Amino acid sequence: MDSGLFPGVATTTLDYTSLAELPDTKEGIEELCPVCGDKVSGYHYGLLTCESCKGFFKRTVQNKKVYTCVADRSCQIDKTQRKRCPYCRFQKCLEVGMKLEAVRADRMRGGRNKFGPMYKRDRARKLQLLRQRQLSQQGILSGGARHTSSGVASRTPPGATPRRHPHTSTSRKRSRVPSSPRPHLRQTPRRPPWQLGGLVAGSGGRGRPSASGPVAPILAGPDPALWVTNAQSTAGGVTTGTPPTGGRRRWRRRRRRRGRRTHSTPLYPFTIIRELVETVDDQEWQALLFSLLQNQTYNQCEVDLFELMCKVLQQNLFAQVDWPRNSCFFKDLKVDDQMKLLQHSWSDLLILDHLHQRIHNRLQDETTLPNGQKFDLLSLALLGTTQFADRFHAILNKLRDLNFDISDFVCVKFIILLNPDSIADVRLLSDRRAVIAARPGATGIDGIYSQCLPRVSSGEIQKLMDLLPELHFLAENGEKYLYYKHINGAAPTQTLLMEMLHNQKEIEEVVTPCFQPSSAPHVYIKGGSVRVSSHHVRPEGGSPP
DNA sequence: TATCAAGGCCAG
DNA sequence: CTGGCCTTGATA
Repeated sequence: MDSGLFPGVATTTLDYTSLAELPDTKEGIEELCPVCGDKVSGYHYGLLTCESCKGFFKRTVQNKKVYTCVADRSCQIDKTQRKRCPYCRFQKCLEVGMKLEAVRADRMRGGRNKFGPMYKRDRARKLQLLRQRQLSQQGILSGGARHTSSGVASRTPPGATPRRHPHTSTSRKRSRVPSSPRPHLRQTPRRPPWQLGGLVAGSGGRGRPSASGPVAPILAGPDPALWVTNAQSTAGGVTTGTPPTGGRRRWRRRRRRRGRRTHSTPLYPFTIIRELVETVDDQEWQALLFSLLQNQTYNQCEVDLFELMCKVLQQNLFAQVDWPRNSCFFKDLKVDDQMKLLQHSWSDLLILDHLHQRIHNRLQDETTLPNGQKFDLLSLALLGTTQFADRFHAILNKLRDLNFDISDFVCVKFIILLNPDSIADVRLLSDRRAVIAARPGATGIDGIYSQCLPRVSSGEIQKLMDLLPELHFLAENGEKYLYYKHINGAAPTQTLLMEMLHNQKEIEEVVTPCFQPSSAPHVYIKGGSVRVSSHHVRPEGGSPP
């Protein structure tokens, strides 16, 4: 297994480009167990696995088995070697996302558990992605598609940590065509790391099979049903419309012309915000967080809390990336521009998520792990540092005073993602015009709010906006801290998190002092490379959680 | 009523 | 202990 955020991930790989060549059976794709690569027999304990790993996982949990690894806890687990090291096998089961809570304490047989809907959504998503891939393939064959990449069946199990291990499409046995899946937030926020490369290195991606990844869903336009003018929405009647024959682009042009004549503002009414608000799945956010904390510490005396924090951040980051990429304002943009905007805003967005969880879902400062260790959620919110906890709380209190609600949260997310400063800052946007046009209410932040949340006064908006630089300060410090840990070898490498950090640093030209606790080495960026001053003293502030 | 993900069984 | 097959029973 690998160490780091994707332990064990590189054990088996599949060439996903070959999926299209597989016969289009009922489900189209043969599935492989994410633990050992054997044939999948169905959903078991949270994800598609083979019969043997299902049995192994059940026995281990039911009988409370404690294994030890005679090697260095990094044994390769595949079909032929899975019996050799139960310790590593079980770790891998947890890492891919098998759920302890699906093993019944009362051993009751039959029936269904709470994961049923999750399995259904997962199937639906995989089927949808498969369809998109097929459509895209047809487009390629007819020479009609600009982007050759597509939504290949996801390899993300329905509740698992991201893995480079292949995990494709639907089970052989399942054929039911489910109702349309939720179009927004994915059941699992994680993206398999072929998008990791894709995200930061361009749509071509690197290093993974079929690195192009599922771009089709991103390239697809917003649901036409959401297209509605402001006048219509404010009048109370929501008139949906599909682009007339001639294509969406022409339709938009027509809309714009009409808009100029009638002075009606273009789209993005609060109905869309409402739609977006519905995509916020806080229960899932916290469920994923605590599930990861539990999985990572089950059966462990003591874990490296910083490493664990990186894993959580990684998971949050996948969610963070997934959310806008499936949202109406964002998904029309060029993939490269999506990446750049996300690179520019990911840390702010992560902290914003925590502020939101604090305010609306009572996330605590700290939690106790199953093994008794304390995990510092406040430090997690600050990307690892504890230095500026007071400033975090100050923002928190101000937001509370402003009655910051979930609609505000969604708006602020987009403001951070698409705000004019970001757009000005983010260099090399390939289609800056499109990015600007994608901004809800191209007239600026007031525009976003006046269109989306007309109840909010401009004074309140200003107060809210005044908090963003402070939020950015925390984000910047968090990034610097993580980067400092990274270059000192403390943070896992080869992760989306670290790629984000690297890419962010690479576009910084200015010599920027990095995380500098009072006695830490001075880390800074110059000309795209990392420099560290010679005095090496352990930092005082910013201790890991 | 069919489905399918739980738990159980037992030969190897 | 493993893993293929069987039984069970809530849900769609």
